[in-house]
Amino acid sequence: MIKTKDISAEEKILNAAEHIFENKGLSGARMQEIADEAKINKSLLHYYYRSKQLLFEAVFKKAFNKLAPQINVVLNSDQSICDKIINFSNNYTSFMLKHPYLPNFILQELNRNPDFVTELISVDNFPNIKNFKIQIEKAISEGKIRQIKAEQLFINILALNIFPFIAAPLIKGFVEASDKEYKIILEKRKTEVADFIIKSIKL
Amino acid sequence: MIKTKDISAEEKILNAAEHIFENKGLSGARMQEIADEAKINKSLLHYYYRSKQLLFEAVFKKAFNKLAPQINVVLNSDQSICDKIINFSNNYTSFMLKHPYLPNFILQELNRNPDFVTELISVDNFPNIKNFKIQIEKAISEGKIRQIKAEQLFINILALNIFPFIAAPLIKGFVEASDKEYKIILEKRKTEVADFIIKSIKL
DNA sequence: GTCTATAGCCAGATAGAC
DNA sequence: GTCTATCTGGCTATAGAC
Repeated sequence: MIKTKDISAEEKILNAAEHIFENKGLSGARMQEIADEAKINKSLLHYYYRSKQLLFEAVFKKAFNKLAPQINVVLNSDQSICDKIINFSNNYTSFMLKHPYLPNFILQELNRNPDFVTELISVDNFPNIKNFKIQIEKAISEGKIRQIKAEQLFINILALNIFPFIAAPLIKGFVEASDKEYKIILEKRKTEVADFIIKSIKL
Repeated sequence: MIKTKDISAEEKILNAAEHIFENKGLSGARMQEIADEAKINKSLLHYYYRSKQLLFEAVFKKAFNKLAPQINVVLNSDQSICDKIINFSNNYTSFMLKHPYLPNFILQELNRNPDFVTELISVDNFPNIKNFKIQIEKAISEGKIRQIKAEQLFINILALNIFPFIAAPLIKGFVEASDKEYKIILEKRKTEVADFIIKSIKL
């Protein structure tokens, strides 16, 4: 039996806070607004999370823990390079269509407070390029792909997949696309991006 | 005779506001902080710009007017496709190394308030993909580049060039690069990115 | 144009009853 | 655990002297 109405107050708060913080950021969010969204009394926010800052950190960590596994597919799974590129481009776009504000939220707050990264690095599963680098260097020496630095390829993979979500409002303006048309463009990118990358690195 | 000390109060305010807003966003910025940075009395901010909102809009428009010409090099100059890609990748990165917070600032505030784009579109020189689309379709039919949608190529060009700046703190963590090392990676991208794109679209 | 002083508001946080 | 009421501080904005 699934009791959706039985989620705890603590959880309701976290979900509401997620929504509000992702849209408005730390400084733009209001505790009252989060309470309203969670349909809960404002003082309960403080009862469960002590302060706005701590509530925010809980939200941020939860968001980051959603994103990290996606990145780790590229960096730490045992698929071939091509499969990684194909799967990541497909899966990440699907994932993002469900959580469009997530990358923007994370990048925004990290830019505001870069020391946050230092804390994150110590956490388990923080994505690290080491294994990917070994894989790329091996593929190059075996003549599977052209010469390219692992860091540059990795940045390219992230950029091509993530940027269209972060820059959505601006790109929509440039290409004169409605929300619906832009969504179609994003859908096409599920295969388009992998194709674009592979065409560039194959020999 | 250049009198750098002679810039008006109005200008001093705008420069300071630019700095603070780009770092902290609209809601995170404090009028007092801007006044301190401009070394000017806080009430002068209101004297010259009436309200925080209007000061912010002045800053935002100034920032956008710095960025738009860069984009228009890709969309509306009469260079060849290859030259556009090569020059943009080179120039944009140079430009961004001087204004690293600019794209993040613009995208952040547009995501918070997407209606802002509607206002911007009516302004002169708002980048539009129309001419670029014609150029790409011509190049394809002439057999100069492979089949690709202009929108997708355009998004890719922007993504590869802009994303590394927006996501700097995160990528630095993933690839374990210091500020200095990351700057070297970005410098290399001036040629690396154009190369990556051209390899993908050439026949 | 530039300053000081302060109005007026609103947000985060807490006290304390139930 | 949940509520109401309230404190406290900080912020935008303005009034008014110079």
